[in-house]
Amino acid sequence: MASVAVENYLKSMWELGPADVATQELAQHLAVAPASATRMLQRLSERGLVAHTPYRGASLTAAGERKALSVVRRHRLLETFLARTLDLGRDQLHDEAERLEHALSPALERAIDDYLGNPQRDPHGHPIPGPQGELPPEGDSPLGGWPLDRPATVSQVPDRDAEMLGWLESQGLVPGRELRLVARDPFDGGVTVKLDGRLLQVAASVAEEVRVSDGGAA
Amino acid sequence: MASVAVENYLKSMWELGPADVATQELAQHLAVAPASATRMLQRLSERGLVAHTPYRGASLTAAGERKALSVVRRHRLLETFLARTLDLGRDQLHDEAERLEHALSPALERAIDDYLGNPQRDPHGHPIPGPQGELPPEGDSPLGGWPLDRPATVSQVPDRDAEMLGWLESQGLVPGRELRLVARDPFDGGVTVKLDGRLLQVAASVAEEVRVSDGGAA
DNA sequence: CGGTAAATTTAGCCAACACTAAACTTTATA
DNA sequence: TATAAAGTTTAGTGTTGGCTAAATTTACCG
Repeated sequence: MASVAVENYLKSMWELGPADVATQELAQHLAVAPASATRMLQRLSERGLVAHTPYRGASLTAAGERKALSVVRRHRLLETFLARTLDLGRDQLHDEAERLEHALSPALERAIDDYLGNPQRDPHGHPIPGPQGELPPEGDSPLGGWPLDRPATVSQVPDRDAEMLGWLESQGLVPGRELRLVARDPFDGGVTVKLDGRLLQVAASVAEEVRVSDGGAA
Repeated sequence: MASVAVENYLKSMWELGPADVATQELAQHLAVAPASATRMLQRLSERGLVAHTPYRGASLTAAGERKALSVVRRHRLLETFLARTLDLGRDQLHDEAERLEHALSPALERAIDDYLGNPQRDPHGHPIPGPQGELPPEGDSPLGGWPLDRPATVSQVPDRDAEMLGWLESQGLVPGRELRLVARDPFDGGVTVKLDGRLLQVAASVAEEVRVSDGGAA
């Protein structure tokens, strides 16, 4: 029913939400002109998928969020499926899933979910929404904000930035890896972590995107 | 580069070719109005992908055929991949591949091809074009035209008609199965075949779509 | 508080693709 | 061979979704 463009707008809204999203932010995220985003927000508003207050921003309605989560679910199932079957690098998964997610029928979505054994997390550690959009509670927090010296397990890494992801991968900073924070730069929020007995300097921008949780697992 | 619509037109042209395809036939195959097909043929003609003689029909140029074969390759690789990993019914494969084929990147196409070990045939027995569009020689013929009593092996079954495919499947008439023609209806071309010691009546329309070859395999 | 910069929206345009109705070819038939 | 039927193309429309340029609103700063 929803076009590729509509699905992408909804997904971006969800990723940037849940607070009101500025037109410009949305436009930038989708690499379109702000005017294009405004027009789409108006259309989505008519269809009851977003609440748009002119000059103020927009947010997803319940109906819009449901559709957005359906896209996210397909995306993350596809990433997991591709990672399981073909072994693509974690950094290729995102782009491929980005294209395929809009062409996944409900039947195939179910078949993939069954094949994978109803996974809760994708290869980046992101939670996979259930068939009705249910999201498991998170319980993790950004690496940048973690207390010093408290053991942590990497639970999530970003998926959009292939370059950052490649670096994380090469440093062994992947979901499941255990580490400890040994120092924090008081100015820019960068941190130094110890993993595998090795010290590693992590830039602030990276430390914000990587999420960790206590000891065992996510 | 090519839109979903363009890819579908080219694929249909290839499936209906290689002789000149009538506008109406093309339109019917794609479930669009004849006028829509005319407009698209004009656009494709401008782009050098088809040769269109007004009121006479159109055929693929070499460039058009290359692109069409690329779509066919992606379609058949996807069918094979889905059949191998998830086990969907042979009759679901076509529709799913139909949607996904337009979203398959060259990198993923290659990854799937490697994973499958560079297969030559899809689950329906159709040959899979190579990366440059090379098609292996066929060497099989319609079941309807096969001589009586000569042992044959099913090499190809149709993929578009889910109903017919379901019936074929239920009767064990699948690629690889061996059979013999025991009778031919002189009027409509229907045939009776013997497979697994069982006699089976095959309608003319079906006998035209199923292809067979000599003894061993395709 | 006024004025300007930044953000947003409106206006107007374009391309792709679909449609129907009308015009025009080609083909077949009387 | 004239004429009707069948097939094809042209003409005119609509929707989606992108763009730029201009107008408008909001926010901030002196």
